[in-house]
Parts: sequence; C-alpha cells; structure tokens
Amino acid sequence: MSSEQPHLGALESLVGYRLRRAWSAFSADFAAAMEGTGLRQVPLAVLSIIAANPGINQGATGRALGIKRANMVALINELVEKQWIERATDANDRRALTLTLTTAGEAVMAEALQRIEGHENRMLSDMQPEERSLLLDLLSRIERRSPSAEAEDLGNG
Amino acid sequence: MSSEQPHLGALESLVGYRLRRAWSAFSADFAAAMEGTGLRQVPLAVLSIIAANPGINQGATGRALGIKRANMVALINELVEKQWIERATDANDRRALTLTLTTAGEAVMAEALQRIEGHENRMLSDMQPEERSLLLDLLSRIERRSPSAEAEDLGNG
DNA sequence: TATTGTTATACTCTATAACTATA
DNA sequence: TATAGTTATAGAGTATAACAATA
Repeated sequence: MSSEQPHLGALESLVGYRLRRAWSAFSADFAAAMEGTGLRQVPLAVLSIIAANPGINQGATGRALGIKRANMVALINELVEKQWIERATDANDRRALTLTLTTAGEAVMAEALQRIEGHENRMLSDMQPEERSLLLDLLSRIERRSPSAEAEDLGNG
Repeated sequence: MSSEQPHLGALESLVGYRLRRAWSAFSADFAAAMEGTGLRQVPLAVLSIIAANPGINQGATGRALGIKRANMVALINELVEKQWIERATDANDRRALTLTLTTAGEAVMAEALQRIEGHENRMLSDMQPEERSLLLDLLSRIERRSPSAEAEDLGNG
C-alpha cells in the first residue's frame, strides 16, 4: 500500500510548509534540550535581549521579539519570581520598568546556551558550515517582510 | 537611545530563533492571503494530502502531517461540513475512514494555491530562484531530524 | 492626549487519557 | 491484543479591550 508514505501534493515545494515542519522539529528538540532548566523558547529570548541590553525596559524588550505588551507581564513576572532578572522603575520615566539579569540569570543563560549549541548542532548535523550560515542568512532575510507586530492600539487603516 | 533597536545577543546567530521569526512572518502573511476562503494552514495541508492521495484514510493523513489522531477528528469534521471532502468507511477495514476531495474541494484548493503562490512570491521577493530552491532544500533536510510524532500510545522507553 | 504597564478574557493549537468498534 | 476513530479536557501561546499611572 503506497498510502503509508503518501504524496505531499502541492505542499512538496511550498517554503511555508517546509518552514512549518522544520520549525516544529526544532521546537520539539529545543524543549527536550531545555528539560530541567525551567526555560522555554520565549522566556529564553527575553533573557537574551535583557542580557544584551542591560536596563532595557519591558516594552522595548517585547517589541524586539514581537511579543504583545499584555503578554509580557506574566513572562516578566515568571523571570522575576525565578530570580533570573531584576525589575526596577526607570528614574527617567516612572511608568517604565527597567530590566537586568541577576547573577543567577547569567548562570542559567550560560547553561541554556551550552545546551542550545548541542541542540542546533544536532538539528543541523548534516549541513556543512557554509550551508548552515547560508540558511541563517536566508531566514534572516525573510523576517523583514513581516507586517510589524504591535498594530494593537492603532486604527486599522 | 540605542535601546529602541536593541541587540539580540545570543539570539543573533541561532538558527532556531531565525526559524521562529521567519515562520511567524510567514504565518501572518499566509493568514492574510487566505482571508475569505475559510482556510487555515493545517486544513489546507490536510486537503493537499487528500488531493494527492484520493481515498487515503484519516490516520495516514494525520501521520503524514504530524497531527495527532485526536486532533484529526474536528479537522475532518470541519472539511466535511464545508463539503470540501467526502468521508466513507473503508470496505476493507470497517474501522477506517477513507477521504476524497469533492468538486468544491478541488475548487477551493485551486483558489488557495493561487493565493499561496502570491504569498510565497511576496515573502521571498528578495531571493534569487536558486536561493529560493536552496532554502527549500535546506529546510527539507531539517525535518528528518525530528523524533517521529505519534509516540502517543507507546511506552516511553 | 499618548504611552507604560496591568488585568481579564477569549480563541487557537496541540497534548493526554480513556473509551468504542472493529481487526 | 492492536488499531482506527472518538470524546473530553487541559495546557500553551497569543490576541483584544479596558483601565491606572505617568508623561
């Protein structure tokens, strides 16, 4: 019965479909690689932004990652509760919260990055270094085509 | 203030991060492109599998796409209700359901594929044809690294 | 009047477990 | 005993709207 490895039809050559499957495979392996750290994809991305931009505020962090303001709250609460970041009111704008990594936050980032290195090497093990950096470049070029995330409070003109 | 385009830190060179962002951009544009058709990503993929394998059964369809049995039910119900597919009990195995596109299903597929062509051209408009097919190839090679989906009923050995 | 962060809430997607009917 | 499909349900993740405090 040929139906057990069925044809993909139109999906076969769609970049969107391949992107979805690749993303799904990456996600699953990422989650497995992070087991025991208490980190998930989005919180790790948030930590990475804060680590690279100490004192950045909550809104700018979310905007950098396409995360809506409303969804940042629980995310930041979680990281504060785990004592991986510190949150303080910005002296120059008392509405805003500035974020910085704690020492524990730096440690968990270091541990995560080590695991992620293994994870990416595993997922990309059949690629030459040049293929890998080409993939990175091609993917980066797609991002710019997205309609900027937070159109939230704007009229839908 | 340099914080308005903050550094990405470790994310910068992670394929997983770029994959996520590219995927997210693709998803948003896909949804916009499908507006009015009533089609979403997964239902379209299901239609594509059925179109390419007339009479395939529900389980095999799901397995081809990494969709769990339990989640196939509502998905197939939706496509049947929209009269895009027909569902019949398999004469050779009365537990199984065989699926085929209706004429309306073929029409909606044709319409969707036309829109998707525009969508993919838009998302990949800054790529040369060779870059585009290279991207497709690199993405396809990632999929194989995924731990096969349905480990559902098996012991976790 | 606009912006930062907050709360409450809803919707989609995916996951698990327990069931039935057939094999 | 195993497999195809089903039901019910829970958990992420992400979306919208309305609000308070500050600018």
